[in-house]
Amino acid sequence: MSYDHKSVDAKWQKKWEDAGIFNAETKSKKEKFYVLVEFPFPSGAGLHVGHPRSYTALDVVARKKRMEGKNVLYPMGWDAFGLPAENYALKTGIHPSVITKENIATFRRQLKSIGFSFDWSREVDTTDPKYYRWTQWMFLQFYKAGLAYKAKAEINWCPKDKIGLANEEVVGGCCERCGTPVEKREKEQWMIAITKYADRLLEDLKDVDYLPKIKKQQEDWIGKSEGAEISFELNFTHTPEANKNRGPNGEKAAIPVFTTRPDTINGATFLVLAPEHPWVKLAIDDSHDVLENKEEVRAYVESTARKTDIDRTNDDKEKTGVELKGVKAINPVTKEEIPLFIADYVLPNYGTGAIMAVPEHDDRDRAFAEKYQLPIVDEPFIPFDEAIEKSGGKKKTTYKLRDWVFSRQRYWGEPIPLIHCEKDGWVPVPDDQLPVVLPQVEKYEPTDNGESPLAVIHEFVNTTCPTCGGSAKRETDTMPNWAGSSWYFLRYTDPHNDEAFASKKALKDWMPVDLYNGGMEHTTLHLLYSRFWNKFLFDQGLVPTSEPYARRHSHGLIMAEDGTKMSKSKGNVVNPDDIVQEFGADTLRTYILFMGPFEEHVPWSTSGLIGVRRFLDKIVRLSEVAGADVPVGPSLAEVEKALHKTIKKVTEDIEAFKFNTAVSSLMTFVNEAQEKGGVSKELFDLFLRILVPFAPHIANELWEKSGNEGFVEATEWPQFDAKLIIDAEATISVQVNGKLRGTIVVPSDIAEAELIEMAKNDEKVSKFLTGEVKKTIVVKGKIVNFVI
RNA sequence: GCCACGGUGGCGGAAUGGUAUACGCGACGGACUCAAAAUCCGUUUCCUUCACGGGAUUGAGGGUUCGAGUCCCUCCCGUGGUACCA
Repeated sequence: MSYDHKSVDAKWQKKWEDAGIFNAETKSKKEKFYVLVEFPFPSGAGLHVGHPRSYTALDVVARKKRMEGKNVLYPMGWDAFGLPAENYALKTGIHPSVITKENIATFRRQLKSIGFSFDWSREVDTTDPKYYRWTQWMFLQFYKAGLAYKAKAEINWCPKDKIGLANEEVVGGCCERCGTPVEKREKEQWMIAITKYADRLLEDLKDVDYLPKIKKQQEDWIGKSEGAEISFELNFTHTPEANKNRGPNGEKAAIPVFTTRPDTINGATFLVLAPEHPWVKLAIDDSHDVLENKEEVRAYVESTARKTDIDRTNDDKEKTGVELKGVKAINPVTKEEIPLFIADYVLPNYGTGAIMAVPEHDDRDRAFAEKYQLPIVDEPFIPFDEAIEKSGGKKKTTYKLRDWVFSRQRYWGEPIPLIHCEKDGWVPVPDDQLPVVLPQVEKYEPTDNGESPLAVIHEFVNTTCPTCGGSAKRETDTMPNWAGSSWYFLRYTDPHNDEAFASKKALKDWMPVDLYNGGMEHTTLHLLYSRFWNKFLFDQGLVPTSEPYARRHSHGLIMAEDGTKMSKSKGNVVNPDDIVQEFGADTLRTYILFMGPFEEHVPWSTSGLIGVRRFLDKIVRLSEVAGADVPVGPSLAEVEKALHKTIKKVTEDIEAFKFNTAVSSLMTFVNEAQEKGGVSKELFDLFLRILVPFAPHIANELWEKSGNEGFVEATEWPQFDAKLIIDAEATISVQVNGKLRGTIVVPSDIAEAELIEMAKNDEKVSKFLTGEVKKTIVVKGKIVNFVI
C-alpha cells in the first residue's frame, strides 16, 4: 500500500472538524440544499456495513452540492426508542437510556471514522426529553384536532407470559420467548386517523419526485378502490318469527357488502362474512336461536382467532368456512335466496367485512364454491350504475389503508401525555408541563393484565386533573417508535430551540427536504407516516410545505459474500471498523459506491474492495509523477480531453445516482493518464476536485502535497469544456441486414453519401453485399446498415 | 395467491432501440527480482479453426423492428413486500 491511510484519515477528519466546514450556514445568501438520510437505530451491534451505503452516496451528493455553491444541510441523529434496547434491559437490568447512550457513542465514533460530511452540531436523539417534549406536544395537536381517539384493536397475546407481543415477537404463530401459540385479544388503543388523509396522501404523490416503484408501493398500500355498498336482506328460515322487527323502525335484518364489481351481481350466488363480523356475534348470542348450527359457527370463529394472518392470506391453503344454517340472504336484483357463510378468507377490516361471492368472476370465490358445491352461474353483466340502482345500493370508495394504532404497552417509548379524570374524561397535559418524562421502573415487562410497565408506578400514574384539580390517572401507554421519526427532519432545521419544535424561519429556510434516501422497507410505514404527520402540521399552519420530501431515492441491501443476508447468527457480518482500519475510509467509501447499482442488493466482496484500494494507490503513484517533468505535447492534450469527458460523466452520474459508473469512469481516467505517461499538476489538481466526494481524505492529502492551500472542498465543482470533448474521428459499425460486418474510422463531420460509399467499399463488408441494397440506414456517428 | 423488483462472461457488473460483455475481481502468459510480494505489459464470453475466418450468445419460447439485453406477449427461476382487499 502506497500511503498510510490511518494517519491521512485522522489528519483530515480533525482538520474538517476544527474548521467546521460542513456545518450548514444559518444566515446565507446561498441557495439551500437539504440532504437527508434515514437516521439509524443505534443497536448494540454497532454500525453494520449496510449503513454507510446510504450515507456515502448522499455524502457524495452533499459534497458536490457544496462545491456547486449551495448551502447544504446534511444532518445525522438517532432513532433510539424501540424494542431492542428494552429487551436488552429486560435481560441485563441496565436502564435503556444507559445502553442507548453507549450505543450512540459507538455509532458516532464509527460514522466519524468514515469521514462523512455531517453537520454534527445538529445531532438529534428521539429519546432526549428535550426532543420528545415536542413529539408529545405534536401528539396533543392530533388529539385536540380530533384525529387521536381510543378504539378497540387486536393485539397479539401470549396466554402463558400474559403479555402483549409485537408482530416481530410472534414467530410462526407462537410466542418468541416461550413458544406458546399466540392468541388475538382486543384492547383499547390510541389510534390516529391517518385514513382521513388517504386521498391527499395519494393525490399529492403527483407533486413529488419519488422513484416510480416507491410511488407505486404507496399507492397500492393506500389502495383506493371505487365500488358500491349493497345490502342483502336476510330471511330467517329456522325461526321465521325473527324476521319481524329487527331494527328500531321494524326494518328487516340485512348485511351490507362492499364490491368493486356491482355489475356482476347477477352471478352472486352466496354471501361470505368475516368470522369477526359483528352480525355473527349477534347471531350466536341471539335469543331467537336464528342459527341451526350455533356451536359449529362458534367453533369456527374461535379457530380463526388462533390463525395468523399469514395462514389466512395464503391462497395455496385450502379455503375453509361454515354455512350459517337457518339464514338466507336475498339477492336484491335476482330476488333469489342464497346461502350465507363465514370464512376466514374474508377479512373484517376491509370494506364492510362481508362480500357477495361471484364464483364465475373471482378465483377465490370460485375455489370456495367448488369446495362447498355452490352454484357457479354465468349471468350477463349489467351496467355499473344500473346495478347499483337496481340493488338499492350506493357508490362507495374504500381504502386499504387503516388508521394508525398508536399505543404500545411498553416502557421504552414516549409516554402519551394524557390524563384521565373521572369527571372531565381525557385531558391533555398542559404545554408547560411537557415533557412527561419516563419514570424509573424496576422491571420492564408489561404487567400481566397487558398494561404497560408504567401502570405499576403509582407516583407516575396518580396525578391531578389539569382541568378540575381533582385526583386523576395518567395514560400509561407509550408511543410507537414511528412517532419520533415522523418529524425529525423538522427538528434538524433548528435542533436546539426550547420555545418551539423549530422556528418558523428555520422551517421556511430549509423545508422541504430536497433529497431523502432510505430503505424500501420503510416505504409504507415510516415514509407514509411522516408524510401524513407533516401534512397535519401543515394544516395546523405549523410547517411551510404540504409535502416534507421533494425527492426520494432508495438503496439496496449489502449482502454477505455468499449472497445471503448478513446476520449476527450466521457470523457473516462485515464490521466497517475492520475495513477502515485495514484499508482506510476512502477505500470503504469508494468500494461501497463501486460494488454495484445503488438501488440493488449487492454481495460484499473483499477482493473487490482490494481492487478499489489498488485504484487509490495508483492515484498516489500518479501524483508522484504529476508535475513539471510531464512533457506538454499531444499525449497531454489527450489526457486533458479524457479528464473533461470524465468530469462530464461523473457530474451526470452523481445526479442520476449512478455512483458505480462514476467510479469506473474515474478509474478509466487514471488508467489512461498512466498509459499516456502522466499528467500535469494543473490537470491532476482538477482531477482531485472530482475525486474528493468519493475519497475525500486522500484527495486532500494529495492536494496539499501538490502545494495547494486549504481544502479541496473549498474549490468549485469543475465544469467540463464542451469544445474539448468533441472527437475528431468516429468509429462507425457497418452492418448488413443488422449483422455487424465491419467497422470504419471516419472524420466526425463526414457527409452521409461519402460515409455510405466508404462503408460499401470496406473489404470486410463488400463481400457480404451479395444482393441488391434495398435500404440503407444511417445513424449519425454510430451505424450504417445495408438491407439486402 | 397478489404486488414490486430482478435474471447479461468463471465472479460483481456496463450498455439514450444502434459495435453486448465498459470498469473491477479472478485466471493465464511475460517483464522486474536470487526469490517472493508489490508494480508494469499482454491475453481472457463460448464453440469451431494451425491460422485467416466463421458461428452462437444477455433465464426459456414467441412477436414488433432495418436492428432487441432494452419494447410487447406467454412462461420459468430468484429476491423483497403482503392486510386473500372482493
